[in-house]
Amino acid sequence: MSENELNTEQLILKAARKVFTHKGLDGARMQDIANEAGINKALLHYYFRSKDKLFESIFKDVIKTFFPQVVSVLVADIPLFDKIHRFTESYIDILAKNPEIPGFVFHELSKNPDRLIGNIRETGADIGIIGEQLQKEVEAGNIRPINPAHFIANLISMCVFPFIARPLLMGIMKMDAQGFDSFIEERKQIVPEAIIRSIKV
Amino acid sequence: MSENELNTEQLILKAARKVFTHKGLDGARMQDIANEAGINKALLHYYFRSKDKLFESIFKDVIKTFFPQVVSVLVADIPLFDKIHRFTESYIDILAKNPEIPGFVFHELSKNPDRLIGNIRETGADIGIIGEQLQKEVEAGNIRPINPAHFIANLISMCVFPFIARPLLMGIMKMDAQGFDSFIEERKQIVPEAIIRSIKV
DNA sequence: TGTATCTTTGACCACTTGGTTAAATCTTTT
DNA sequence: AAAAGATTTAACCAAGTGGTCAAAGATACA
Repeated sequence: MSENELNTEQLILKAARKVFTHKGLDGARMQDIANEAGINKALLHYYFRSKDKLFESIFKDVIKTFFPQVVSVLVADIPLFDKIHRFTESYIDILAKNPEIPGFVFHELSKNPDRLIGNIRETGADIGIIGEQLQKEVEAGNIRPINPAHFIANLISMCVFPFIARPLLMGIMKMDAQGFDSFIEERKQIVPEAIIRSIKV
Repeated sequence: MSENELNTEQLILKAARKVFTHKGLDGARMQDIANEAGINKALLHYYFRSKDKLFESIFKDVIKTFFPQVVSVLVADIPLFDKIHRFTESYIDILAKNPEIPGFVFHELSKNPDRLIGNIRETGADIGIIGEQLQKEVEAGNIRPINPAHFIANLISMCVFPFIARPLLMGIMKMDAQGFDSFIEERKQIVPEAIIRSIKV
């Protein structure tokens, strides 16, 4: 038996992640997950006691694997303009590989904001560092003064939003799936340029 | 009896809109809607034959009242920089009054992209006009060349995203509800500034 | 006033849902 | 090999779901 075979628990988690992220907590059926995993429905309850418990595992896992990847670049000790380029590139790459994640997370979060407390907070995403870095660049006369919250909101908005609004964008821009991929690829240039131009003195 | 009393059909639509936009199609229960409207569940089926039919009415109505408001400013015959300021201001105002709409629309759209064809397309949102306007400004030497798709994506992203990501932003920015409102108000200045700086020669 | 039509309701139904259970099978331990 | 434990299954259950229906209340109309 090869090493990359999944045990039953991993198999369930993989199937559950796929079904939950595509259909949401309310839209997902335990039977869907069992089918996706190719197992009996009762086995889901053997490993994870309830639908809610299973969902909680998936949600925690998504947050814990997703968030640190994003934050690590933001808090790295590299020059600001480099950071903006690198962040955009790596973030868009991650999103392109997991295009359904943002919609999933924001939808579930808006239905139940309390999930934040137990999950995202403990990933230790600290926005303070980027604020200090911006402040230094302002004092050095390299950029105009800007509220760090808006800076980060602008940056993340332009990276994430196209993935959430994909069907709408494809509709009004008259793009097909391949056109959308090119569009996303272009944004690795467009977004950092726009951000840097907006803050440069 | 005063004129502003709602008839039963309007009462149902109002209740259904509230429940559907907050809980989504899958999360909404017909009983919830009946309770919200203060009527019997069977009456819902008397006016709208099924849950799907009722949902379709709501979704169509949301698109048809929301979209034109947004597009009208974009296609208006006013100078570009004015247009950017006015669009941001009016769009953010509309969103602040209906903060749950974008999440609702994008979630349902990503579960069922086909809804676009019958709904949004017929609102006649034509992106061509803004493309021409940008082209003229480029030729006049006022702005740098930019792909209209990215211009619009940037503009809309920065306006809409904070509403979709509200719980997350409040979490990482350590804002309370009032702080978030101020943050949104500030963006009426921040966003057009950022956009204009990013395209100015 | 009586009757035909529209509106509203409580009771009900078929089906789906998450969840349980007892038995069967496979693994590990002795 | 046999006992003990872990894993997997088919069959089942109670609660909840969208939806129906016959009858009761309103309303309009003759």
